[in-house]
Amino acid sequence: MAEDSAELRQAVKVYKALGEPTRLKIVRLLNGEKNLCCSDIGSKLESVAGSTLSHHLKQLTDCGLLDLRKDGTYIYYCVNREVARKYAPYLLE
Amino acid sequence: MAEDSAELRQAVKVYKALGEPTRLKIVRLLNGEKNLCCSDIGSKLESVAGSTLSHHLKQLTDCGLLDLRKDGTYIYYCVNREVARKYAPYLLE
DNA sequence: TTTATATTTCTAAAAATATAGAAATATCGA
DNA sequence: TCGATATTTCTATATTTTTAGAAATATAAA
Repeated sequence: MAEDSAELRQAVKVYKALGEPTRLKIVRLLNGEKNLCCSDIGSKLESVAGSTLSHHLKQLTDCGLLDLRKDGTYIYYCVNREVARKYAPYLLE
Repeated sequence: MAEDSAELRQAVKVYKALGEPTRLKIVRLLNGEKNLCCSDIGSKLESVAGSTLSHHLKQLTDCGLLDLRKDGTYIYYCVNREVARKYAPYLLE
C-alpha cells in the first residue's frame, strides 16, 4: 500500500462510507441494478427520508464509490467500478 | 455477493472498523511488521491512551480482521489474511 | 406562469463513537 | 508473596454521525 496520505484518506472515507448498513445496501442495489435515481433507491429501502438518503448518497459520491449522471430533475447513480475494485472488490461480487 | 445477512453484518463491521484513521494505521502496521503487541503498536502511533488502543484492537479483532495470540502478559496481533483478502485486499498491498 | 416532482440544504435532536483517566485483572520475575 | 508491567474494563465526557422535518432550489410539464 502506498504511503500517500491522500490515498490513505480516501481509503478511510471509502471504508467509513461502507461501514453503515444503509449505505452498503445502496451499493449492493447499484451493483445489481444500474442507473437508479435517488427516489428509486429510496423506494427499495425501508423508510428512509429523502434528506437522509441524500446525505448517504453524498458520502458515497464524495469518496468516489458512486458516480452520478444528471438527467433533468433526476440524478442517476452507478458504482465506480475502479474505486470499488481497488478498495472493496467484495462489493462487485 | 451473498444475500446472507450474517455476512453482510460482518462486512459492515469490517468496513466500520477500517473507516477510522487510527485503526487503518494499525492494520497497515501489522501488514508490514507481524506480531506486534498492544504496547508495541501504541509506541508506533502518536499519543493514544492504552485504554483507547484496547478499544480499537477489540473492534479489529471482533470483526475478524485481526487475530491474536497470547503469550504471558503480552498479546500479539496479526492480520487475518483471509478476511482482509475477502473484504479489503487493498490492505495487503 | 403555475404546478408537480426530484433533490439538496438548513436546522436541530437523538444516537453512536472516540477518547482517556482510574480502577481492575492477569502474568511474570524477584 | 510482592512489585512491575501489559492489558482490559469502568466511567464519563467530547465529538461525530445519523436522522428527518421544513424550507430552498431545480427542472419539467401543463
